[in-house]
Amino acid sequence: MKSEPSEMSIDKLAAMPEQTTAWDGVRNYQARNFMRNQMQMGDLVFFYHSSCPEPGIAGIAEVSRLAYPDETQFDPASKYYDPKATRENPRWFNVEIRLLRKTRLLPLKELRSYPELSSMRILQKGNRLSITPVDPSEWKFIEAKL
DNA sequence: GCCAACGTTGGC
DNA sequence: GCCAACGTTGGC
Repeated sequence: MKSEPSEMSIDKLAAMPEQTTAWDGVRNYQARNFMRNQMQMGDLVFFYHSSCPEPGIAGIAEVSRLAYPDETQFDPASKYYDPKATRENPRWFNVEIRLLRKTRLLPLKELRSYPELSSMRILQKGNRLSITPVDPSEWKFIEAKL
């Protein structure tokens, strides 16, 4: 799961109560569907820093709450407000994640250097999805490098 | 700041 | 349903 450190960094997450945060503000249907339809309690997550001087994996988290309607879509004051969403018919959902451990920063550049990871979704050209599934084999490989 | 690669919107 | 225009993402 990608996050801009200025929005939610690994250190900010570590400072949250229960080291937990709602993954709200996602406004992409594919990413929403991953959260709403696929993610289960306890699923493991690489926490990735994007759009920053050193993009890369910064920690490991887990899904601590199943997807539920994203509150920010109902809030006119929020930058994530969606006038087309209603409580009866919400459009956007979010899970919550809890930090398990901060890791060394594993830079994007290093991820790209491993042939074993060449088919990873996040490394494909033009990939902009903020949430992507990770193959178990890719997970094991990366975890061993952290 | 640039720009490639998408995703969304809306007129037709 | 098509597709041009526009907006966004995110690495560099």
